[in-house]
Amino acid sequence: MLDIKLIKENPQEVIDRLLAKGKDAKQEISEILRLDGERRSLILETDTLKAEQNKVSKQIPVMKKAGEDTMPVMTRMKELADEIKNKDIKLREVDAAFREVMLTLPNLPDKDLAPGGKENNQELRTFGAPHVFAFEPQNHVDLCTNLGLIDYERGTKLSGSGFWIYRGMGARLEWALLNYFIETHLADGYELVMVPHMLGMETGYVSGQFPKFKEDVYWINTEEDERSLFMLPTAETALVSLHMNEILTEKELPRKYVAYTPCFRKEAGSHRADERGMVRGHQFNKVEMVQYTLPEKSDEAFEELVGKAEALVKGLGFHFRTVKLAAEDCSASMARTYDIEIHIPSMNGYKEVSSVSNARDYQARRGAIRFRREATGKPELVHTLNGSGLATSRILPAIVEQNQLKDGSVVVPECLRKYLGGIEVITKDMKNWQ
RNA sequence: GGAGAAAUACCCAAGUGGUGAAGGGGCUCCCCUGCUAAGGGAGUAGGGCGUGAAAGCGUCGCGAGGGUUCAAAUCCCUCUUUCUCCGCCA
Repeated sequence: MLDIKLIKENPQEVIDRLLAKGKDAKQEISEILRLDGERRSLILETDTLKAEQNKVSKQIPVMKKAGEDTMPVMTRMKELADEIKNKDIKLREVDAAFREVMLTLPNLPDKDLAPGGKENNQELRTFGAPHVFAFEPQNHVDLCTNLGLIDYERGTKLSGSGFWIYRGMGARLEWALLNYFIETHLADGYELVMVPHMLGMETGYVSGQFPKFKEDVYWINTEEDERSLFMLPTAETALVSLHMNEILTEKELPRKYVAYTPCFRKEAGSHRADERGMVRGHQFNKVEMVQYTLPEKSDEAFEELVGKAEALVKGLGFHFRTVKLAAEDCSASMARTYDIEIHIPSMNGYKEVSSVSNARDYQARRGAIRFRREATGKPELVHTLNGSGLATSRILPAIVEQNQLKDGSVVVPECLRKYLGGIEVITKDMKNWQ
């Protein structure tokens, strides 16, 4: 959510900056200003009436004690009560409408971002070079099937398209990745958190996925009276909501969290021919990093998160590039995002394995996540940041494709071997199912 | 899933319709004392919103949301959480 003060003081700046993000918010802004004005005048009116009500209310017992006639006062009080009730109803409506529009506005992009979409993304740095094969490389779907790492057919049998099953060495490799990531984060001082995989509605609003992506998650309860829960689309949703409606102390910032969860997404209509296999499914595994920081420290934290994600990919020995997203390519909640992309030979291109973002105070304002500034004693909004560290389901295809040998076996990245009992190469003989 | 009890500030806790939400502990400051302990005194209800240049003023806050009433911590309804008991269960 954006700061209403900024919108009031400088609506044109807000409109201009949102335009860089591809959002023409002229209409919303004028609607917000109108509703805000209406809201404030209603508050002023009701508060004035309530002040009178309170004042008179205190006199009533005094008058009664003195044996005075309270009838005339009572009549006035009844009027006041009715008037307050009506105005309160109106106020509630206006307030709800105001909030609704506010919630739909995306975050302002940082000023240094290139405007426009993907085509303006800027490559910041690369590491290593694309893998060159002395033979015709296979794609990860064939490799995983032949090696018995992934059971696509039975995944579909169990749950339909967009689901797969990790089996044998595949499951162990995926598990090894999770171990490698989590151990690294622990060494960096992050707290490991295991969160519920089903979340309440509010969490989606705090992280900014709702109202826009309400249709893109899986809902558990759809009946009106039941509290609706949804399957989390990313652990960010849970971790960012962890401290909603809290006032943290300045000392406990920054808070650094990491969580592993499966992520559930409908991904309706987004399947493409070049995204076979495990690149886009309805369920995938991800380790997510989240930080809560002081506002003045969030840039620093952002660089830390980017550095951590890069280090993980480096550790696996991959060629990757780090890309600074143009304003329009950043998601709605985020002020800035860097993607880390690795090369997947069969897709003849780069695929995102980590996306690191700074939401600044956008999510904090939606979730009333604050800290008490020691110097002033006043609460202020924190900054929230998140980054994948990393999405394992995208990494496994990259490993098998980049590390494949001519005979279709796959070399295990060195940093994972200790989790796999020292196995260095995954071969066909290790397949233990048909 | 069923029955009962509870939720008031940092902690404990009083408060069953009416003028500032008691009291205690803790904490902060001050006094006394050569120092410590003890003692004495004062302060300690946050946060949101509105208004204002500011000081301030107003309003809403007793788990949350509704309602009854001129007036609600107090009465009614719904929900959440915690505890006790029962049932079911990996």
